[in-house]
Amino acid sequence: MRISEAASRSGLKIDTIRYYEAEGLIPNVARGSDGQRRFSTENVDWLTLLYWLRETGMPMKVMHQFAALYAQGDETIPDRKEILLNHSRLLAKRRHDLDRCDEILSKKLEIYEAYLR
Amino acid sequence: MRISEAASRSGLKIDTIRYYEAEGLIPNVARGSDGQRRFSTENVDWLTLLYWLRETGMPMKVMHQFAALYAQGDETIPDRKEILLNHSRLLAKRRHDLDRCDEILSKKLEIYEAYLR
DNA sequence: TTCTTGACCTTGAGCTACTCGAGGCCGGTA
DNA sequence: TACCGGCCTCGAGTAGCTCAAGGTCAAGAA
Repeated sequence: MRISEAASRSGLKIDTIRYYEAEGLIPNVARGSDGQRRFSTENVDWLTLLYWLRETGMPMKVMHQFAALYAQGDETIPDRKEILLNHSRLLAKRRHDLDRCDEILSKKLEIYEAYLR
Repeated sequence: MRISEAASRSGLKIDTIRYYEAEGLIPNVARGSDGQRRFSTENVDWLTLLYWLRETGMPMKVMHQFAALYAQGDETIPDRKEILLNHSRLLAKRRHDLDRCDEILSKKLEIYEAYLR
């Protein structure tokens, strides 16, 4: 498929996909005889994973490491597993932050209510 | 108190506080006779709120609106309430994103496990 | 008293991770 | 044949900090 479909399936924007490719985060993007990118379903699965990792706060440095491991093949799976487990810890921290912010918001909203009453 | 204490209490970095002040996000920051900033507890409460809003993804544009309303005084409380309620909706969306990412991670980790077994 | 240290100051440059605009190619349609 | 939409590259622009350079000042050590 072409880039626009890859974008709508993965969640990434077209520009971001091109940027990621230029950064070396996406291995093996084929080109048609017209010079346009063609994305395999494996490409799209990878992009989707990148989208969610980034969206939930994985730093670009780690994305680069992760992509480099992915490009090296299956023998790097233990390392990649480690990265995903770390990210999962980050998710827990983010969830905690959301809870904390929720608390602060409700306190603030209570104060507003008291004022408005 | 001085900037370093305001930083450690609010969560913001020193540089970020100065940047926010320059941007007009922090009203009424006093200065001592030495020219250094002095933060009141109200200042610090405000900074703490800004920290959490930003940390959980409120865009700077909205922060600017929110700060402008705050600077205008109590009659803007209904507007500020609206902004905080909107943000609270954003938090829900983020939480949903975290859940989705968790799902994807566990699927991925399962695949890794299957490979490693 | 002089020296050093540390916290603060301003200004301006640099950085990250995109995001957008300009200008161009190509295949399909009216 | 003229246009249109989707793709391309390259380079500049943006958001939100972040840091480096160079300076002031107060307090404590030598």
